Amino acid sequence: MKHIDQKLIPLLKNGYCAPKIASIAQKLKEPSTTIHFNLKKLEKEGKIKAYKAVFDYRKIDEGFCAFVLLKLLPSEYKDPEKISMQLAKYDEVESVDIITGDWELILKVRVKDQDAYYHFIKNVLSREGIGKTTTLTSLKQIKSEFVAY
Amino acid sequence: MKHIDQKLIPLLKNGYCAPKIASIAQKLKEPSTTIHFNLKKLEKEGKIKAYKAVFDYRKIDEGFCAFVLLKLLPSEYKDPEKISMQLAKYDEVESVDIITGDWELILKVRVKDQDAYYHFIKNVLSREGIGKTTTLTSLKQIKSEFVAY
DNA sequence: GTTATTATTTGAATTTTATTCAGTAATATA
DNA sequence: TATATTACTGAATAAAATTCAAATAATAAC
Repeated sequence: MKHIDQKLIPLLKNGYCAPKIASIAQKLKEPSTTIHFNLKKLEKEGKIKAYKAVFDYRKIDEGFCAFVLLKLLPSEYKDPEKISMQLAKYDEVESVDIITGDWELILKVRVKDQDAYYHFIKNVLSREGIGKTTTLTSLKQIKSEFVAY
Repeated sequence: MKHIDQKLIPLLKNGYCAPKIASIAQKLKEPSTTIHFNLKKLEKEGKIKAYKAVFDYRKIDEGFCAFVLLKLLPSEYKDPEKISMQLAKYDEVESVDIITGDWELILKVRVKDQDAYYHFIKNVLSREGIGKTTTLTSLKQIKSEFVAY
């Protein structure tokens, strides 16, 4: 047993997939070469960023999901993108947005459980110019990444 | 001109893709049949829900993104899943989560522009047992669906 | 409107890839 | 240890993607 599962998941999380040209061609009733041409164009224009898998996160040991609302320290006000890009590097972080309103940033975070989340908060969100954080824990995901559960 | 682009995007948004077994096999230095076997297993177990494309939403006329915090009316308190599943049906809705804290639900919504968002709020979020809504407009997306910009 | 230029579409041939299946190895069970 | 179950893998086959040249359609230039 080689535990290939655990090597596949990180690869499929942000790539190593491709469009099924033949299926699309059949669905749209167009020649597959036409579909191929149009897909390459979309990719070249940068409209398509990646092909990836969507998981049932409960089943792959990433059942804990939370939205984190962040207030930045005044020192970071002038350049919120810098800290955002640092946070974006973490695999646990599904999304980072700079937002309007009472907070400056919202993160979507996925980890194994509450313990792992505490660890993440403690190590990542305590440093780097972050002021107050408000966590909205997801009790149940009804839809994620456009895919319904 | 057949405007195939606009037919491809909705298809690729939640399917019509597949893992690149040969590339994965090369990356992990395993036989492609072994990768094939393990992928089928992950799919059968329901751990993989879909293979899909991730877009640069600014480039495909879906540049407006917002998080919506929802308070439900007391009548919906007993069954927040019902209304969540109704909201999940909309293509504009990337995610729906039932959460802890001062709100009951959080949505991630993608539309063309502020006008389209107003239209969405007006038509979808005014009815169906929803009390107060708070919108957090995304000024800039740094990372989305695990893919960095 | 006509022509030139560019972009898009498409079929046929080729290359690459996924899939099937039978057999082997590894692990778990009795 | 014997037996059953699960996981892995190579060889053959089937299916798909890609390349390329040519045709068509759209757009720009005159």
